Amino acid sequence: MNEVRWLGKEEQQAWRAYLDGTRLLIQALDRQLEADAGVSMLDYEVLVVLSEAPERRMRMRDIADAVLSTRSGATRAVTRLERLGWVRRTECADDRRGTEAELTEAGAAKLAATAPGHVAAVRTHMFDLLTPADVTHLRSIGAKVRDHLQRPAS
Amino acid sequence: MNEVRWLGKEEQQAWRAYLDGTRLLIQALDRQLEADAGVSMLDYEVLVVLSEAPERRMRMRDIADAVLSTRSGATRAVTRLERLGWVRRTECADDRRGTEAELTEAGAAKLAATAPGHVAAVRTHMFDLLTPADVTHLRSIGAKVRDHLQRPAS
DNA sequence: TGAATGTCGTTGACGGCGCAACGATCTCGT
DNA sequence: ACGAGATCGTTGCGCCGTCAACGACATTCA
Repeated sequence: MNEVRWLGKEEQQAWRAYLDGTRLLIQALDRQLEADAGVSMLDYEVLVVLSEAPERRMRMRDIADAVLSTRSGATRAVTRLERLGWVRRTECADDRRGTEAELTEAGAAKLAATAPGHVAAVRTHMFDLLTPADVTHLRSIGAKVRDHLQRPAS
Repeated sequence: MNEVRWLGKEEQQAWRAYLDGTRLLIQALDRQLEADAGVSMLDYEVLVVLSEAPERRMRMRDIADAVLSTRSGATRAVTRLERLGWVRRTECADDRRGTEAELTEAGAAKLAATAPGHVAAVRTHMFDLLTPADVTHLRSIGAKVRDHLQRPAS
């Protein structure tokens, strides 16, 4: 009906640079984690959010929300981590449908051993390239996109 | 060895905002493409790079590089698009190992029909939220990360 | 020329992830 | 109290992508 508002040249270049940079970055981090720790990025993030949770335990639903995944994604990630011994499943006290996942001692140790390498990779491939002003802008831009999309009022 | 240089608070916030925003954005665009056109984001990008190529044809290897995927990824994407009739395979004249993929008329039409919706989604979820200064910064940041990672000197 | 090495595109095996459906359980209105 | 509907976590299914190996062909170098 109304005509298409195509992207301008500046916007096209920004879009390509952002897409390509992001893809390369995620790939690099994923490989680093896989090689050094044998876990995927999602698995690693599950460990992180669990380590930051009170009593290092969380309901499956909250895990899924925290890592922006689905419930089935959380189920499979926790299953993998449980098989490795980093995480333990527990029944929920107040909701008999519920399941909680708890970070084990071995899981905490694994995370402590893995985090430095991951942080180093994030620095090498991202923050070491950016000025403090870049970091501020990145946060602002990311927050705008995230906040817009987190409300279903698309 | 040497101690870990953890991320500062500003950097952590920027990292989370960037990661979460990016993930939500990619998910939204992927769903939009899947719903409106029945193609994945990779398939769509293959159509785009083919449409921009001379004579709308490219070697498999160049397609893989252009969309930052692997050769097998390109093979499977082109196979899907060929099955749909948007793309046609041809033998390479000067290299008998080679295969070229060529955008068909139907593929060009499909792309023309799909692009407006995709561009609109990119606008809605990204550029409409950003100031012109944001766009400039985004391009600069993305380019830094991309250029750093595209040379294997990591 | 001929052999070693590299590159091209494809394929099989494998794993990750989302969707939809499921049984179990909770919640709410009447 | 009780039935309708929502929500919980799991699982079967299918798609998508990478990795490793392959045969075909190119290139290089003695």
